[in-house]
Amino acid sequence: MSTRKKRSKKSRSERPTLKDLAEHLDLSTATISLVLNHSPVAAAIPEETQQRVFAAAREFGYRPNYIAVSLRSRRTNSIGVLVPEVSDPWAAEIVSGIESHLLASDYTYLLTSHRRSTPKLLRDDLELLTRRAVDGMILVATELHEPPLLPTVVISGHKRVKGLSNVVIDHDLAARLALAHLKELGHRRIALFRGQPGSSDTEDRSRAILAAAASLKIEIPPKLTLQLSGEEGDEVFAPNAAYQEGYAFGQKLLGRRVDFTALFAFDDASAIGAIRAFFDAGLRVPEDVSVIGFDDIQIAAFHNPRLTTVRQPLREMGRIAARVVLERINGSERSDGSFVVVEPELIVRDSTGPARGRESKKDAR
Amino acid sequence: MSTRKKRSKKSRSERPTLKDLAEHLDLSTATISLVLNHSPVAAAIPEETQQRVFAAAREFGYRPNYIAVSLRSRRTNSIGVLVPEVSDPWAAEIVSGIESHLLASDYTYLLTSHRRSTPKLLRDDLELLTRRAVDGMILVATELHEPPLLPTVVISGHKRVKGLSNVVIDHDLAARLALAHLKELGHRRIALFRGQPGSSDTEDRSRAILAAAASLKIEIPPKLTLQLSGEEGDEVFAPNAAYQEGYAFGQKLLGRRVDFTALFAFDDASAIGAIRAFFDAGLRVPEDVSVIGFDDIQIAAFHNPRLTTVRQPLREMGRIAARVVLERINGSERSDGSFVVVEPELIVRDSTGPARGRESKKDAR
DNA sequence: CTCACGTGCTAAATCGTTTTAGCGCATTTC
DNA sequence: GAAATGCGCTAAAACGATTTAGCACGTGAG
Repeated sequence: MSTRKKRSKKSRSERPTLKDLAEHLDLSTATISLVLNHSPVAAAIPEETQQRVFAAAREFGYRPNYIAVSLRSRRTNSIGVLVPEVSDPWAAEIVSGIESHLLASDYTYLLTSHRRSTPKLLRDDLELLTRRAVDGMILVATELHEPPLLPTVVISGHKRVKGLSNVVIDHDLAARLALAHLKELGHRRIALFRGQPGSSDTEDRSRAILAAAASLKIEIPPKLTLQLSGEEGDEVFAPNAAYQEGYAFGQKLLGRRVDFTALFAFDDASAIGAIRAFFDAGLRVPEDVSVIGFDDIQIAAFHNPRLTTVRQPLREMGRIAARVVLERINGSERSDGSFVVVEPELIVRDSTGPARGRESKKDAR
Repeated sequence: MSTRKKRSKKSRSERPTLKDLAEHLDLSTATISLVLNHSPVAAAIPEETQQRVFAAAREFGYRPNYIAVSLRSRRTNSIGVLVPEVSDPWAAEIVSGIESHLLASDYTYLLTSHRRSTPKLLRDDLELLTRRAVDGMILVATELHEPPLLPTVVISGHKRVKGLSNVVIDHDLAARLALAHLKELGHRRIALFRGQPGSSDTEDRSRAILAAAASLKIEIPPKLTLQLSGEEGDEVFAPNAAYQEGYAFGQKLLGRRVDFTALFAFDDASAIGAIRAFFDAGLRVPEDVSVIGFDDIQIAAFHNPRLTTVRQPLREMGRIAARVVLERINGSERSDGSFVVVEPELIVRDSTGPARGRESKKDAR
């Protein structure tokens, strides 16, 4: 019985509290807290006492209770992160970037996926994070229509909303890079996948692409423009359906029986799905159809054919968003409502090639 | 000035507290808390008062402060989730499964990646989560060597540690399925990628595969067995290096100049990387080499060639782990130290085919 | 008339910190 | 000798909820 460790009263393996230390050292909790936090007030406390405090804290393995600290300080050192779907490789890379910056800054994050649900459910997600008392939020490819209550950064949003910081790619440059590349290869009639209606990149990117096409005199006819999952129109977003969707729309595109020599997909996932659909229809990529993606997710360099794509620095964008949201939380108010624009980069690999001679595509099988 | 909303004192948009409600209703905070939480004690409180309380709560948009509740109740309704790397598609699918169950149960989760760091740093990760006062933990492919302090579930661990629940695949069945398939196709000399030394699946899976090979009379010679990143030996884990590693080891395998007709990769990512290495060396898959993966991550069905693989129900495993950890937290103590074994499934696609005739591989280019 | 019980609440402790105001004593300053 | 200053600390009030013990009043029973 008496062979028990010290602190006989609370025999269970509960972590020691300030009060425990205080009793043991015969000091008040105030003193200990002051010393441990290196408060300026503690300057008046003699070195010897301070050492006693530190020694006891070490001996007892004292760790301040995070919840109590949060209650007092009204900060949780946590950020809410909302993505369309965690298992989407595109989102996962952004999250990885967010994570690396946050953890290095002693913040944690709560992750939730809205699965591209209705605006109403989106509000529930925000509400959830707010209730959990996050200090700020990062929204990935998610539109917000009113000013946020907390410091918030949107990655790949496009609406200018008051009080919202943004991290976006330069869509105009991206469009020009991709289309100039295709034009140089001789492509003139190009099919286009627009993004899902719920995805906030959709509008900006499409607009930029059509503008660039016009200025480069490249045709992107409406009959060759498909809106991913827009036309089927149901709201349920099966997790990880990105490739599947590209596949379905690749088939749909072929079904239109309108000639094209290249496809500018909305992202790498839909590009890869479409390539599979083309293969299954007996078409070769890039010999019969060139395909260019967007994002440069990890698989792009290993797919077969290796995917030509417009690279977004996803991890970097995540890191930037994390940095900005922390800046806003910690008072450098300047970044309010700012736009950080990152540069895309054209990565030419094997899924694009010279346009085949005219009129040989239909039933190349 | 007087046109301000009600609650004139705290003019800022702070959320109302119980005290605010109490003042407004001229009741004590105790009463309101009792009513709002449908405490049995509140049975004595007349219907009319209760209605007043509910009405006021609704009108003020009252939400209990999560931090305060947590401090009092000593629960945070949050789970710590530790994965090797968020952006690994394999981990991301598991996380997606975990998430769907947790959010549906009104729990949130803190996600951290250990990036396959040293055991020492792993302790830091656990320490971080513990400090953040999670109610339980889910460890993905991460070995724990001592009994955990909190309810903990490991996915794809293999050590039997007291107090730890486990969700694992039936490795023996998995090995038999894969090797029987290869044998049927005529493969007799098979190369093998073992997992990274830090990955807890490595040992069990290798053992199962060698056992199955022996019983099926298939040769897996040491010269054809490579341990991913084990031999290079550095500890730093570049985010998302999974494909890259498969590529490097695919090259390494070819460099050994030992004949083989099939590769059993450690996972789909390393399979895809190796396929690319084979292509780059002028080999065709499956005509020259068959490749079988493990996991069935989303890309597997869309890769070219479509990947034959041993499917793990990743999302399901995540959901199970979440369910088990919540059960343990909420007192159904039975699941302590349990093993949940899930079944693998062989998915035959296009990356495996009949073994080519003997002695034609070397420099098939 | 006294006691018991039911009704409708509330006071106060508690969770574990942080932080401000200030106490009691000793020493220095003029 | 009085006033000021410095030293080394602490009391106590927050932060915002939950929960136990019990108060005050009214009614009915014996």
